[in-house]
Amino acid sequence: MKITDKHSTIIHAATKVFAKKGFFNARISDIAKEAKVADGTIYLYFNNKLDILISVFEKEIGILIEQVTKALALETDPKKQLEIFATKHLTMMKKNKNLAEVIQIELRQSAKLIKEYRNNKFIEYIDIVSTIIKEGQVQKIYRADIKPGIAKRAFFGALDEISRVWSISLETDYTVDEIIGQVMAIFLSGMLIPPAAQAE
Amino acid sequence: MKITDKHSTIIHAATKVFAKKGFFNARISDIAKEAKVADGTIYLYFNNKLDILISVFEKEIGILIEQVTKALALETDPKKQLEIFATKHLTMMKKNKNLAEVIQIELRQSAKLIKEYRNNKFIEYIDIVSTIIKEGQVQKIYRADIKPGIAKRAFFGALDEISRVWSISLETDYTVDEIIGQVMAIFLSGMLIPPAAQAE
Amino acid sequence: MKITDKHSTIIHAATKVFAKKGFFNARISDIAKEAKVADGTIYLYFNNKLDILISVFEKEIGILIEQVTKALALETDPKKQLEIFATKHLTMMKKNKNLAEVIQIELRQSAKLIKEYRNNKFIEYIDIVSTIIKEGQVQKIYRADIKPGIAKRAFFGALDEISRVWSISLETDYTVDEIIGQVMAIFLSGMLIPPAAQAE
Amino acid sequence: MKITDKHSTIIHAATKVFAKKGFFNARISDIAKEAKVADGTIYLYFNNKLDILISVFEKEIGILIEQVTKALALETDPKKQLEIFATKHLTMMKKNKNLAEVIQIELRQSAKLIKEYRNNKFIEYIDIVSTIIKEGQVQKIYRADIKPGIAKRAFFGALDEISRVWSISLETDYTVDEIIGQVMAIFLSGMLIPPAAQAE
DNA sequence: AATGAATGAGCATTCATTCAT
DNA sequence: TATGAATGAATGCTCATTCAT
Repeated sequence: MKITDKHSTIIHAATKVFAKKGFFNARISDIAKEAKVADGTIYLYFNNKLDILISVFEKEIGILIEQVTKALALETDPKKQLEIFATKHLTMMKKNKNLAEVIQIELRQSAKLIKEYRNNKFIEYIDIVSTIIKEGQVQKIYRADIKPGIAKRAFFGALDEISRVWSISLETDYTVDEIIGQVMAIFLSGMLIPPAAQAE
Repeated sequence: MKITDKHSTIIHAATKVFAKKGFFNARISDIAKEAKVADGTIYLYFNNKLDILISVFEKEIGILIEQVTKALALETDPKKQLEIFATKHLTMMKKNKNLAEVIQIELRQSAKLIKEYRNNKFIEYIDIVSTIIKEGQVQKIYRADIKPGIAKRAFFGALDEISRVWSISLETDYTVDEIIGQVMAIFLSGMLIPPAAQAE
Repeated sequence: MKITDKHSTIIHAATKVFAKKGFFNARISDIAKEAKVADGTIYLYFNNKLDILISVFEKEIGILIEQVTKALALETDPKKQLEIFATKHLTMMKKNKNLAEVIQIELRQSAKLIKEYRNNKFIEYIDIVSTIIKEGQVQKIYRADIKPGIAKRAFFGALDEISRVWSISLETDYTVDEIIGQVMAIFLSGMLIPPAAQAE
Repeated sequence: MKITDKHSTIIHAATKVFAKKGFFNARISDIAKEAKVADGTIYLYFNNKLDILISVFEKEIGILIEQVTKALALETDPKKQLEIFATKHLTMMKKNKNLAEVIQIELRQSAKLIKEYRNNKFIEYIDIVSTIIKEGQVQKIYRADIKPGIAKRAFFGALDEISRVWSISLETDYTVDEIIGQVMAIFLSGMLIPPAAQAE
């Protein structure tokens, strides 16, 4: 709780700047100005520009993990849990454009920029989804033939692509609730009309 | 004919270079060298670096559209059509790492770099999905409450996130067929164990 | 009088382009376009860009020489002859902005660009002035202590500086006649009030 | 103090380089090397290359104004004052080849390069001449029919053209004193043999 | 710890010139 | 002669990083 936690201040500033300009177009001096420190000061806390990007990314994902985890703790039904994940994710993305931008673009960039970067925080995040699915399979709620390792990506990808459009346009054809309803309907029950219903 | 189609040669080279280094780290001279032309020659065919990026992107998406459209023409069942889309998309992404990279990263970049860029080619591509869904709804195969405008993004996002991993790692935990099976199962029938089955 | 005297056509075009953009900002392709020939064609008639500049300059000065000489042939009074020179020079400069520009700037540039360039045409032009003065001295009209080699420069410089302002602004505070009247008054009679008049 | 006045150092270096190579042929790296700073350092003090040119020009003209003004303060006779202006101008041009070059060429260039550039410093400089003439007219020393606005240009132009030759050649046919004598004789008394003298 | 002036490597783009046709 | 596509050297300017204070 230090009054002047420069490290955090800089990360906060960098998040804003990266979101607005993207990693390559962001200048260290932009971040420094936003953080109200000298350019050189940044190098007392980070090794280089890329280091800032990774820190920003991990911090943001960290917040997501924390928020989602907290919300999930109150619920045990795997169906509801998946919905909570979707709701939390989309709500935060919608609310925090910076976060959305950073995840959208920098998730891809950082993977390219640093081959060695394993991005454990991100893996931890989407593994929340596979954990829910596995638990649902144990509870015989989710089909056993679903592979959590694939389903987690499909689920996250669906949410991510939807929020991508928000960060580039002001398109608000659908409400968040509508979208969540649709995504949950698809992922839980699929798009096919059930044979039983068809028979009617 | 193709002997001196510099325009195509440069796009081809640029695709390779962008895929390998990303837009910002790619140098015009890299592209020129790859295309075996002088740096200046590139500017006889493109206005600037961004122009190359957009051309590359549109050409690649164009190929996808063409391939997918061709494959879809042979099939009328909306269930099968969706599967064909997924299969074609994933197969081409798997085969053509450059294509995957360019779509993965540059789809996000170009949107940021040019606010005015409407990316019609890309919209055309994912609208293939919504068209299939709409047709399926007419045929009473897909549920009427599914909104094609949301479902198309969820479907594309799911495929895209899965192929994202391919472009950054050599991870081959699953075969393409396995993945397609999983994605189709989820999107068509959902992850829930059907009540009927549960009742059993 | 060849219908397609490319050499002249190119010089004509170059004059226009140099006047409008200046030597360094003019592009060979600008000249080629203006002359309606291909870029490469220019190199069939000129060695390089500098060569064009010199040709333009010499052609323009040549025209000046021709015009002034013709006008002077009709007059023998050295006082009148000097006035004719001033009138012709200023009138042509006023009428032909391209010419004025080229002389103004390129006279200085070419001297710098080519140390060896003796600029004989230009020397020939201002030597018209010293010739007039010498003749006037022979006729006991101009003071014998005036050195024609210095006076010619002072006279040309005065006219040149006056026309310089025309090429950069639309300033028309004075008419050409007014200016000629003033310049002739100064150079012929000086600015001092004559002692005789003062005595009055 | 002067120990690290980078701004001045760079202007000084630029003056030298512009004089030697001209604006267009001068490289930023030439100026940087001459000033013994890094290329980038120049951009901490100037916006761009043109900005340097203007600064150089204004500084040099400023020096001229200062020197001439100081010398004029000691003299009240308008005849002598005009001579002092001529002497100072020519002497400084002769002594400082860089100054002469920059004024000669860049005075013309900058006018072309920046249409909006009013060049107030230069106007201030030549207005010294018109101020002297006006004062001389008040004192009934200079003829009332001389228009100071035209005469100032004629006078400056005469001096300028004379010094132009110095900057392109080593021609020293005449001494500065000789030239001043001639110019003053012409401008004060004109080139005509006075009627009274002729009558003799 | 903090500063911010200074550095200098790096790159997109231009354009005079060439040359195969 | 004429073309214009192709060349590639050349340079203004940026910005991540350093380091003396």
